[in-house]
Amino acid sequence: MAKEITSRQADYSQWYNDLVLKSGLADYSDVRGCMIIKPYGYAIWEKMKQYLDSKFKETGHQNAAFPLLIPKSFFSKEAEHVEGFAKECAVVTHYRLKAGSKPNELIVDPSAKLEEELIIRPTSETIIWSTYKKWIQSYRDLPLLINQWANVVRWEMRTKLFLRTSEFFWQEGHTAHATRKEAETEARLMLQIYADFMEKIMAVPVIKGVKTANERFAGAVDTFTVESMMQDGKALQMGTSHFLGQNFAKAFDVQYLDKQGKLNYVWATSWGVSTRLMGALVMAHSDDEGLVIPPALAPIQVVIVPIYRNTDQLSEISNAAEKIMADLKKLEISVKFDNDDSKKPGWKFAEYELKGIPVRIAIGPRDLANGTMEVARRDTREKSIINMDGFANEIKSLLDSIQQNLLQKASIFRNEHLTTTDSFDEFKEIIENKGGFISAHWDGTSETELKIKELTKATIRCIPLDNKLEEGACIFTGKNSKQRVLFARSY
RNA sequence: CGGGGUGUAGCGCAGCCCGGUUAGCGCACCUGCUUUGGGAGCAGGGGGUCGUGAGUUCGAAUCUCACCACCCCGACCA
Repeated sequence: MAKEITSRQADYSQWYNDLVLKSGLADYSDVRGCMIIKPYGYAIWEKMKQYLDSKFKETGHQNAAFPLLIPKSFFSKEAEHVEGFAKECAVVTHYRLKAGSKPNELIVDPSAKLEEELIIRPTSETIIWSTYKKWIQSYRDLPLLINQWANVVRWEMRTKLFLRTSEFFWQEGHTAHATRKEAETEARLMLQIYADFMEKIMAVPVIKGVKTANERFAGAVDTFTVESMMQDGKALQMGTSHFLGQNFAKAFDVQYLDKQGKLNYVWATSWGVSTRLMGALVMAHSDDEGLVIPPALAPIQVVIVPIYRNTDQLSEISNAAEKIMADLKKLEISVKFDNDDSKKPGWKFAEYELKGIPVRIAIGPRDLANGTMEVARRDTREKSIINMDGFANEIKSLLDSIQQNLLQKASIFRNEHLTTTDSFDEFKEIIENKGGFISAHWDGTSETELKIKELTKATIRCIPLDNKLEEGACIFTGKNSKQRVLFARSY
């Protein structure tokens, strides 16, 4: 065995690390808290980007690029925003190095101190709103719908591959609108685009909701979220969409003239998903054998492994494989033929399972003689022999059913890990042993939420958008409550 | 920022307690032959500032001190 993976049961956290490293998604870098996304991981991220980018454009957004460096003073303009991010900002103070006194020593040139320090963006609201002030004068300039794909830096004390790194990649949408209603609609629309993407493409079921004041984005009026459940019973916030009200418009004095010639502050949203989605993808579907990548995101959907004794057999199999590849490509299925002679079939089987390739086709002399191929699906690890005639449509529908099965499996798991309770003792017991979401009444105060967090490490993940109103008593204080909210321990 | 751990070949580790030939092992790599339906076998081969810096000593991977880096676990966050 060349690559051992810790089992989920033995150590879930170690399993995750092993998987990310050994499947070739990513690696640690020489910079503390920063990761290297390797080609295989980046290929999956590119597929995520491709889908989301097309949806952003379909809904009228345009991409642009804003600076990595932001003047420090910009941050102090919005009070809550600065408070939220001040603790984790990387700061550029100088612009030049020079030779030190020792050989090969470089020191920061003290004479090159910046008049105003620059912050490496932890998010771009401030630089974008200082720009929007110049772009927006009239109602004719609205709505302004901009997105950027970028990297940001948040100086994290504790990091984990993909889920929390000091530098990460994401997209951030920033929009400006004439009315409150239009901005709220935008925030909800983008949340829905995220939710669709996560369920249809990532095969991860999500709960859409709104954050409580404690969990809200610094500077937002409302933060909408999509929350998912990982295999260890911890929740993961997969994306957020913020209704910013007029907070940034007022902080940066962005006003427009309406049809009546009256000046108004604009209404804003921002929304983002990050490479954290990669972590969610790994933790939602994968098993002790390796990754399980849904076909819609798999850079390679089908791999063909030849089984042969000599070069004559290999060339016969190669001919068959060429035809198979051509047929699959006609159906827009991505396929790789692995004719690497230095690796044996068994090695390849294990390797492609580790990488989570959805479907594996093996062809050997027996198959050539019988006109068949062996097809193995990664999600269930089932193997079957199918006929070469008309196989392509079978593979196509197999990929579809793998995609569906992954969503279904994850949905069943999520539903099984969503418990309703009215007893705080039971609440604690569930959080401690079973994990998952807990649906419970809450009196609506931050004090209660923080107290519950202190006692159980569980936080309110969201108030579901489709929540039905229901009279009840707060699980902790017994005070009146009009609806249940979702608690969980989270990443 | 606290607690723990690790640093020896590309990767994973042993050696260290109790200092002493040329620093080992597995995987990977190179060459050759045999193999190939679930991580092949044999033979030969290449590859090392033992994290860094001081110190103790005739002699340090090994003992002492300092420093650095990374990982894991907690508090804070997407």
